[in-house]
Amino acid sequence: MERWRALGLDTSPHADLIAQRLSHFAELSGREIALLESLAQHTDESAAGTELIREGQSLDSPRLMMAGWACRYRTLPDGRRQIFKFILPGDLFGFCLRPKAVALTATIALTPVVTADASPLATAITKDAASHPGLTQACYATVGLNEAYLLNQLVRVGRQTAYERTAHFILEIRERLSMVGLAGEASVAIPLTQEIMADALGLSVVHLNRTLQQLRRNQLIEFKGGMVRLLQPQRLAEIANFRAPHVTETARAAA
Amino acid sequence: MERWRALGLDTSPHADLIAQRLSHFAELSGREIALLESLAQHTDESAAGTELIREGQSLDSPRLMMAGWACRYRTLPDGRRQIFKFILPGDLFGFCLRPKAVALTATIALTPVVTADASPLATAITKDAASHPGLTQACYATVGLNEAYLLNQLVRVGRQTAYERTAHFILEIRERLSMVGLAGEASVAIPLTQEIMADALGLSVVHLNRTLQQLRRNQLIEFKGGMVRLLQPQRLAEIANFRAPHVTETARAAA
DNA sequence: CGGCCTTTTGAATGTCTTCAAAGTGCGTGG
DNA sequence: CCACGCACTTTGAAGACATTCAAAAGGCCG
Repeated sequence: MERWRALGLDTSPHADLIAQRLSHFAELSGREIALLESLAQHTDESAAGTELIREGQSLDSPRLMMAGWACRYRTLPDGRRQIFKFILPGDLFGFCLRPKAVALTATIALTPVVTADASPLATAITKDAASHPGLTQACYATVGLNEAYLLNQLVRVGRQTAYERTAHFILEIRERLSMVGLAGEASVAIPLTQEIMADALGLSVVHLNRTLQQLRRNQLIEFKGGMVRLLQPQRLAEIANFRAPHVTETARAAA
Repeated sequence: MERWRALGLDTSPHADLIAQRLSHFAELSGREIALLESLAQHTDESAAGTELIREGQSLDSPRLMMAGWACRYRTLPDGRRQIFKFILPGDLFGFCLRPKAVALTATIALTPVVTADASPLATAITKDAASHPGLTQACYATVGLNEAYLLNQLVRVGRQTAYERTAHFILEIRERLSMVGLAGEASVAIPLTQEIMADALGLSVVHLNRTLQQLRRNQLIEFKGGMVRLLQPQRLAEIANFRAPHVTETARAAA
């Protein structure tokens, strides 16, 4: 479980990840950026496997993922698990603008994580949206984008083959991480065991393993030790029917 | 396509469906209920197959489903289709509280439908929430519940067998319709072809057909001409791992 | 070096899909 | 009123896709 550090997935928090991400959706003022960076002052570290949010827990303390990966998931009584969403560096989680909301799923850390208290951000856009127009717009766009990712997930799992699914998943992670500068055009660090990926993709570990091998054999990706290299991103996108989601009328870039 | 009327799925709009549904989530004042019922004054009818919302369309005219069924879906280039959600009588759709949002999916009518303009409701809770506390709370709860249904859908499709999936689906529809008085304890009208259900459940029509037969053979359901009778609801819920979602701390009843 | 987690492999099995065709029910038009 | 057409459901058979079980190989840490 301690291979992550070696991957360049250092746990050193980068205070500007969220500013970088939100800038894709709205122009942020200097004060807004300062607010985002100030969140880094109150951080917590948690070990891999820590339950960050319990199912049913009241969503009153929104957090920002500063470093590491987490996921939202549900488990059936017999142990089958479905992962709904991965929470990446720069992502908000437990962040719900509705009052009195309750967590619909549990959230656990998949790697060691550093998280920050995001309630100043929540307060800014709920109590004083007028003076934070950029943050407000960007956070709303984020909510929309999250819904779009969930729908993508459903299409993958419901209607795509293992091969397409896996390709699509890698592309989506690459896209999301590149929004915070953590992925290049053609390579991503994905610090997940194949078991975890399988639980997200609705596949068995064994079959996911074989599917990855097939993608490798077809010269589409390299995948060693958590580093994925996309050898033919364009081809991969065709196979996966991958397309960048459009969330608002004016989003500056939804990709 | 004109079998629906025979099913008791008459297209006569019932102005109180949404009031009935929202009452499950908050106490509504007389004025709030009046507002809801006044929505029925501006209705439109659309034939089955009509595209009610185009993907990418600006979400500026929220609507209320008064009668009939619709769905949100996406199609892959080769024709495979995934249905994300069914829109039932009493449901809001195209209803997004974020400004400048855009439809992430298309919405089409599956039966003849009657819809009403819901913008007075949207205005009430965005411009003047303070005087509509019940509506506001209930609509927020609705948004949460919709997310919960989407997550259920993902679990079904990602981790459940065809048999479990189908059982779970029927129970969920029964639950949702019973909130608007359109389903009894042990029976529901589901005006969908098996092809449509299959597209929601991520199955082929043929396999769904066989799965339904298996549920019948096992004395769990009867299913003739769109009417589903649950012979052993309790047993069915066990098979499907069905449980009613909990959306807010104080929801009066999420089932 | 030894232990544990993760990845990989093989083989058998099961689930689900596909293709093709027959059966059924309902509305329309003759 | 019956016959026909069309959409939907049902059936059979073959094959593809994915899972399961079991075990071996690889990598990392103490």
